[in-house]
Amino acid sequence: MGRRQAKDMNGKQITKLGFEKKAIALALTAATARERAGLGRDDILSELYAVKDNPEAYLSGGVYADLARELAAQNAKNRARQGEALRPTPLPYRIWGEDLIEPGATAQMDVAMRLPISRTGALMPDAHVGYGLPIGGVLATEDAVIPYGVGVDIGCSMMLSVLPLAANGLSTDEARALLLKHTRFGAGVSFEKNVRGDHEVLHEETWREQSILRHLYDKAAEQIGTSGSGNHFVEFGTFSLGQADLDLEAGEYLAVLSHSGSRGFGAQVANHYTKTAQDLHPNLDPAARKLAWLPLDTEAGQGYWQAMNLAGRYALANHDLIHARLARALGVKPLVQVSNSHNLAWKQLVGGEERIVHRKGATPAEAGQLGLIPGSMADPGFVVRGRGNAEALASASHGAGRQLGRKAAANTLAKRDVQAYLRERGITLIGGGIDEAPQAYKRIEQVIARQSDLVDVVGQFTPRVVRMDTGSEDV
DNA sequence: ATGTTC
Repeated sequence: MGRRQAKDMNGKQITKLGFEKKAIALALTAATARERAGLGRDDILSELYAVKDNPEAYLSGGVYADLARELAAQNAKNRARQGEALRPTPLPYRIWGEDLIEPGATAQMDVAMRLPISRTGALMPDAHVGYGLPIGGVLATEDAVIPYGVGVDIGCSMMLSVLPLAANGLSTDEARALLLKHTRFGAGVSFEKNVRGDHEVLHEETWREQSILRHLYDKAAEQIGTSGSGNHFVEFGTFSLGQADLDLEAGEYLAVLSHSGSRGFGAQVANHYTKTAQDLHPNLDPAARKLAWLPLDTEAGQGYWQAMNLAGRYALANHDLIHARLARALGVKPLVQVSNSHNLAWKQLVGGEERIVHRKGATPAEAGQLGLIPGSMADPGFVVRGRGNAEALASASHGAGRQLGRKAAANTLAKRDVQAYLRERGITLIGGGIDEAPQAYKRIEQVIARQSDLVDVVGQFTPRVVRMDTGSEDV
C-alpha cells in the first residue's frame, strides 16, 4: 500500500500542485519520508501545499527544508523576472524639434520609456542614436540608475572662460602655440610627469572607498588636465554679449571654450558598472539590454552613484586645469567662467517626487541656470539660461547633434568642402578629422530655434583657433 | 568615448 501511495505521489498530484523541475524531485523525496513516518496521501498533499504557499516558514529545518529553499529561490527569480518585464507601450514623452530627429533615436527613447523603472522623459532637438539611451535623451527613473543612461563618458562637460582681453588681442599664431603647448589630445594620452597638474579632486577620500576607484586612481592622476578624442576640443574664439549680463558689459571678449570628459577613468567605471547591471538583469528584454539598471538601494547602485559623481567632478577638474594653464600663460585671470555637465544623473524633484534624472547629452536648464551649447568646430556656440521647463525635466540640447554618423561623414563628405567651410569662417584647425566636420552636424541655429521654450540665449561664442584629436581621416 | 572591451 505504501508503494502504491508513492506511485500516486509520483503521478499527477505533485505537478498539480504546480511544482516544477528540481522542486518535483525534492517534493517526492520529502513525501516518501512522510510516508515512512506513516502519513496518508491527503495529509502529505496538504503539507506540500502549505510549503508551497509559504516556503519561508519551512526554511529553518525539517523534512521540507530543501524543498522550501528551492521554492523560495524560484519565487525570487520569478519576482525579478516580473520586475524586468517591459511595459507593452512606452510612457508618453515630449520631443523638441522632431523634424530634426532621425527615427532611430525616437525608437531608442521608446524602449527606454518602456522600462519598468521609467517614470517620465523627454527628447532634445539634437537627439541622435547612441548606445542604449539616445544622445539628447532625458530619462527620469524611480530608485534606480542606468549606467548607459549616463553614457560611457561620465561627466562629459563644457567650460567657457571669458578673458579680460580684446577679441582680436591674440594672434592666430600665438593661439596655436598656446593650444599646442598646454593641451593634450588622444585616447590613452596623459600629461608628461614634470608638467602634470594637480587638483583637489585627486585628494578626495572618495578614491579610497571602493576597489575600482583605488585601482583607477593612478590613471586619473596621470590624465588630469587632458582632453581625449572624438568630439572633444579646446578652442580660442570671440565671446559676444549683446547686452550687459554675467556681470560683464556688453561687448566682444577673447574666450576659451572646452569640451572634455572623465577620460579613461570614467570609461572604465562606466564599463564596469554596465556589466554589473547586465549581470543583475539576465532576463531583460534584449531590446533593452544596454539599459540595464542598478537599484539605488543595493551596494552596486550606491557604488556606481559614488563613482559617477566622482567622475563628474574629475571631468570638471580637467576643464579647470586646461583653462588655468591657458589663462596663466596669457598672464590673466578669467572674468567669468560658465560650465555644465551634460552626461550625468541627478536626484531631482519631478512632479513632487524624487527621481533619478539621466541626461545623456542634455544640458541642465533649471530656471536661471547657465549652460553651454556648442555648434561645431566652425559654427557658433551659445551661453544659455535655463527656463526650467517641467515637461523637458528642466533640460536642453547639449549641442547641435550629429546628422551624419562617423562612417557616413567619412564616406560622403569631401575634404575640400570641409576646408572651404573652415576657410569661409576664418577657422584655424589643429588636428580634427572628417568625421567631426561641421557638415556632419545639424545646423545649430535650427537646434537653438527648436528649444526657445527651454532656454534663452545669453551670448554667442564664435570659434577661431580650434584644437581636437587627430581624426580617422584628416581634414 | 576609451586605447584594442567579459
